[in-house]
Amino acid sequence: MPELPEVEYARSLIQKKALGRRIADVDDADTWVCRPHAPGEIAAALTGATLVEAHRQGKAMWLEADGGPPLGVHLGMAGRIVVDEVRSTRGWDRFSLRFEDGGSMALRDKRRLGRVVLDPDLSRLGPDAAKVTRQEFRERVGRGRVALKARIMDQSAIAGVGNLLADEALWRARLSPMREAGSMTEAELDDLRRALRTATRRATVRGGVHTGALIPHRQTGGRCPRCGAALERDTVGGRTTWWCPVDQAQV
DNA sequence: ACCTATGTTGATAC
DNA sequence: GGTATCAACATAGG
Repeated sequence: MPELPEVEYARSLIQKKALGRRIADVDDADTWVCRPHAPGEIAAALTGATLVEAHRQGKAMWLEADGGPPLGVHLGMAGRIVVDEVRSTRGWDRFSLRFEDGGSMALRDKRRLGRVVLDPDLSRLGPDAAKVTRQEFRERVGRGRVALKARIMDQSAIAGVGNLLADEALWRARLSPMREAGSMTEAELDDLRRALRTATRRATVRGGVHTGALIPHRQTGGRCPRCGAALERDTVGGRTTWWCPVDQAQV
């Protein structure tokens, strides 16, 4: 689930329900999710503090605390944020805060690929895919010999695009995922940026990348919802990729 | 039972 | 430096 729209949902949930509540206790015992911190380190830094702001850039979140360092939270491949829910009986709450009022916030993540870290390093993160300017997008995406899809999923180029959103946006822009990034014209780059913004905004409003127009058809026997051609499947940039060989013909 | 697949990212090798 | 591959985790499905 977690691509930009899901992370934005998590961020707004935290903003609505967790800000302003004083932290009474922290469970940071999962040394894999909280690496490189030792157990108790995050607890020592945040106990007694209050979350005052929830930020996001791409898929990275960080929570500002008064009386403590910022707390970086990444949902990984299967993580989500829950606030004031009963503790997972399956042990999937990998990190949690208990508030003074008795409530809680947790990173619930069965895959355990999420991360929680103090003072997160965001220096290698590109501009947010929903906010990147036209000029920045042209410069950062339209270069190199790598496949276009790999480029837009490169978080240091632009931040927030995952496997599903990439397929959806490329389909909307009618561009081949295998196209060499550096071969793109400015007009094509501008189209792609617009498709990406549209797909991202729609998914955010409608509740996740799964609500995309192409996504439900990414399966054996799936057909292009626009022209009806059989979708093709292959690995591009190391990820399973579905596209319409007619609408998104390689140039 | 065994194999493959899965929304992410980071370390490593060329 | 840019790019490709594999591994980290845990589960679901054929």
